[in-house]
Amino acid sequence: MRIGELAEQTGCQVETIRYYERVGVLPEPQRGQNNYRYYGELHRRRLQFVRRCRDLGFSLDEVRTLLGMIDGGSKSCAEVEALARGHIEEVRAKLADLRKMESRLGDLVARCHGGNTPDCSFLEALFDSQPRRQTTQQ
Amino acid sequence: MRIGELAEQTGCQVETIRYYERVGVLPEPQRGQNNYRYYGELHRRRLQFVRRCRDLGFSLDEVRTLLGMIDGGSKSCAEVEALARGHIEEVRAKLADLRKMESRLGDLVARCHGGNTPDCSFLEALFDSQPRRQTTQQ
DNA sequence: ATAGACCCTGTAGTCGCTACAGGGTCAAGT
DNA sequence: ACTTGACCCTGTAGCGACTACAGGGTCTAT
Repeated sequence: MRIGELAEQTGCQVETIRYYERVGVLPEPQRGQNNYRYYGELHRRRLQFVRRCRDLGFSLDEVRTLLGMIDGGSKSCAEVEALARGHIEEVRAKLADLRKMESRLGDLVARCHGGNTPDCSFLEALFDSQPRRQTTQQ
Repeated sequence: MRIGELAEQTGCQVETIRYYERVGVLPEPQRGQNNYRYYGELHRRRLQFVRRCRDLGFSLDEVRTLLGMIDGGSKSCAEVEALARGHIEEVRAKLADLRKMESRLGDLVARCHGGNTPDCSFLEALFDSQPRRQTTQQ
């Protein structure tokens, strides 16, 4: 199949497929006399693997490592598991960061009185380092 | 104060400060005869505001908008609140994505038997589109 | 013969920094 | 007076993972 069909089947953009080839996560396919790329089932499976890894948040570098394990024959479960567990830790760290953001943002927005007044406690809270100021203390 | 001191006081790198100036979230400071940048309190407060916004996940574009509201006098609470609420929605969407990732990753890693065997159900699950295969059905 | 859909390469843009290279300035010490 | 070292300057290129062209070639149908 040509690149357009592969793109359609995998939900990936044509440019992305060419990009993946360039950075070495997809092998170079056969070319026709017209210089078009022609792909087979193996390419489709591999691209889908890459997409799934990406959806799980793995970096292309990690994907390359996973593919290397597969191709190199050394796809020992233990190695893969270690990589995956490391990745889960990163995801959890990001989750923790985002949760903090969300709660802080929630606090700040809760202060909004919603009016059209020219002062805004949201902005003030971000400007002043110490939460209570002179005017507040009075 | 010079850029190095400002950097130290705000926990921001020198290059980042110059970058913020270039992209228009920090105003150009006065220059000395030596062409050094010299900053005052207002700069420090503004930079700190930018940093806090960034820590809350606002993009530099959103920060520019917030600063525009402040400077333009139209810092009506309602506008700011709308921007902030929109941002919270983005954060929540990212949180939902990451939670899905985490749970999916957890499921996949749970299948790992931890051994050093050359087959790995983690990888197989990512390769095969349909969760149950011939071998599994038997 | 031509229109339109597809394909090709190569390059530049995105975001938010970060990291140089290659130079200037300034204060302290010798 | 000279040197050392810390600081400052500009300008450019790099990161990751794409995305978006420009400027061309190819194929199929009419």
